[in-house]
Amino acid sequence: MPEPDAGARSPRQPTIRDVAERAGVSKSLVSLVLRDAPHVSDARRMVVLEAIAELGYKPNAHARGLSRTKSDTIGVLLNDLRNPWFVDVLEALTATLHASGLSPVLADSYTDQRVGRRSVEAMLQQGIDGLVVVGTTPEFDAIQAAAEVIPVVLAGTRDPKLPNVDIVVNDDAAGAREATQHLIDLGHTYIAHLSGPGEIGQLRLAGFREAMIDAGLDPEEFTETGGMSEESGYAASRRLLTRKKRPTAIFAFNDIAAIGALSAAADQGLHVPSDLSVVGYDNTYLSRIRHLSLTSVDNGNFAIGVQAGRFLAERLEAPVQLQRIHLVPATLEVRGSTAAPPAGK
Amino acid sequence: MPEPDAGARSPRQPTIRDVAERAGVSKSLVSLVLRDAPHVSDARRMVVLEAIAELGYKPNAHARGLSRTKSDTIGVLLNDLRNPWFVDVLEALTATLHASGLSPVLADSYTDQRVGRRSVEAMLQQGIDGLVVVGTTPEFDAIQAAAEVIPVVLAGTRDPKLPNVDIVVNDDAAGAREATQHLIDLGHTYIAHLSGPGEIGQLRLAGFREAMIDAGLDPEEFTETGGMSEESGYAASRRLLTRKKRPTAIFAFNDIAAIGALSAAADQGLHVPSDLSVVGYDNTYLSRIRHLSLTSVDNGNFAIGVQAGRFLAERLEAPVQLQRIHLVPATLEVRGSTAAPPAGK
DNA sequence: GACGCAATATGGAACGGTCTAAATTTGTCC
DNA sequence: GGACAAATTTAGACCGTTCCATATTGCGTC
Repeated sequence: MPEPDAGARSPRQPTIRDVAERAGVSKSLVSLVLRDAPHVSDARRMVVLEAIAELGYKPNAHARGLSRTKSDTIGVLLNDLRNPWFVDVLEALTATLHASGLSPVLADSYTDQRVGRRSVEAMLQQGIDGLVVVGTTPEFDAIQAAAEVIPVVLAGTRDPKLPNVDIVVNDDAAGAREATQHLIDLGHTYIAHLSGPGEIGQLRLAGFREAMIDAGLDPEEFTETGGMSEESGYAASRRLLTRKKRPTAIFAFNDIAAIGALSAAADQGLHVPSDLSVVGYDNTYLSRIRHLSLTSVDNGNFAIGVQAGRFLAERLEAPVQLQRIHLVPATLEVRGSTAAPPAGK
Repeated sequence: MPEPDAGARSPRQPTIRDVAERAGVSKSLVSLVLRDAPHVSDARRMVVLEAIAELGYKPNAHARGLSRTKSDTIGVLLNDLRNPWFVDVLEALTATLHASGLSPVLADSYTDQRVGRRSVEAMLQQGIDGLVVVGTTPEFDAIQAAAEVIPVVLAGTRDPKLPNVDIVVNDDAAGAREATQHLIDLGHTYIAHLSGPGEIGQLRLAGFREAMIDAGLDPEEFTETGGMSEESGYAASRRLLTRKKRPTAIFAFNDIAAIGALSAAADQGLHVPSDLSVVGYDNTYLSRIRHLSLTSVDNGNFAIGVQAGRFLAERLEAPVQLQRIHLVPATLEVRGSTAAPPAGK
């Protein structure tokens, strides 16, 4: 006995049963059509599809998620939304997942943490079939816990080192080497590096060292501990540029830090690139801003996203696998912030 | 009869029934404890909580979502992840929602569209209780459809004009007026405006006009149609700056376009701010980059996020309400890109 | 025309919670 | 000490799908 609707309440979403009734078939058949299973006659399929359209039926994800084991849903843990780096990765990842019939579910770990929300846990409860971690994250424990239940892939970070978690990163050592070599080739000999955190930071530092040593230069003299922020890049550069013997080039951990270096240079009245060359890393759209025009190492974000999606799809097929590490080549994007050192230096 | 586990398969997540059995109570009681309902004796509650901890029980969101009408989940439709504008809004929004016991579910409309995924629809199927649209979006139809079923709030956009959808924006006209007035106060008389799209663009243009007319200046002379991208800001500025009579100040639709203006100025050998003043809008972290140091209108993103969260929470309480529009005050953030016009101009 | 097999279609039991109504326990008052 | 009300606890229906086991149908054969 239907009650009179109070106000403008919508009369409840149609369910699979409504569709079945309308089409004059069983709900099982409707279900089969929805999942476009084989063994359904074209005639019936037609009728059902029509009923679906007429009723405006939309499947209920919860119900589906409850009875199926899988949800075809992949959690994507984003970290610093302020770092534009992840956008390309996300785009490629989304496309790749979509091609495998998977839907990404986004979570912003940084913001969530600030409000005390456990993003990974929430996603797990929601029944994600897999997890992609994009960028450095602090939630090691949660990720480890997740990895025991579902496939996990790390994109652009190497850090929670876990036995059965795939890693997709760019070749940080090679990228750093190339950036440093570029400066060396320009004629620089006083080359500084603003190092960054984590294993990624170590690798970039290693690449820098390698190139310097190969060129017979001292890699230690101008290495400063930087960070991931503009602020820290600024501070570190300031320290470097106020020394009596100062570098003619700075290779920063990432674009943001490099931008801090640009500011520090401006403060000291140094012109980029004639007085000081600056190289960043990540090739974010920041580096492409004409006014900054930052030479930067492109870490192949798009390729990273694609491969991360592939790894995940593969793991969903065959869960038990050893850890795999995929290195995406890094390429240097030369822009206006690098040039030969000032004469006489 | 439990089968021997093939491989390292986890033995199925414990359910509410397992907890009940372990605690020696009914599953209903467990459910009550989970929702910390009143009328549960402390003794029982204790026992249940213990069992939950011992078993490592995690509630299944699908099952819950299926039987409850509400999901306490709010869809957040983000648009251009490349525009850092939305980050602050998201942060405030997340915090506010969280305080009301609601969880945000993120979707990236831009990326989703590129891969042909219907973000709003997906969220609806997932059972969101409400939707917040952050920033301009193209999915008008989908939003309209959503608004017929659940509360919808627009943050930072006015565009799908719908009868029962709340809007939270900054006072664009006032902000534009203030920015323009700042330039007038500095002594500029040749002031250009790079206008932007949508109603927001119209309002900022209107504010600009108002201030100009009040000051007895011609608002039309240097108004160019810009856009939301660096590219379009660059192009429009270039057109302006290559005229024989050129402006001494540019007020751009947003920070990104303003950065394009900076580049155009550099191309023409104009120094900012001594030859040309530039003002942006949005006060994104880009404007704060020392190297850019862009004077910009702060549109109170945080406040926008907070109010959007409130509106939504209110609508969840009392669904039938007329549309409300909340204006957040805009404040000018003066930085290094504005100064008095060159003497003799 | 009956028979057997494949191709289709259907009933009904899960899935893991919530929630209502009813049962049970506890407590209070005379 | 018993009646009655209040406070707890519980049984069991139900939410909308999936999917397994069982019908039912359609056809080619003999």
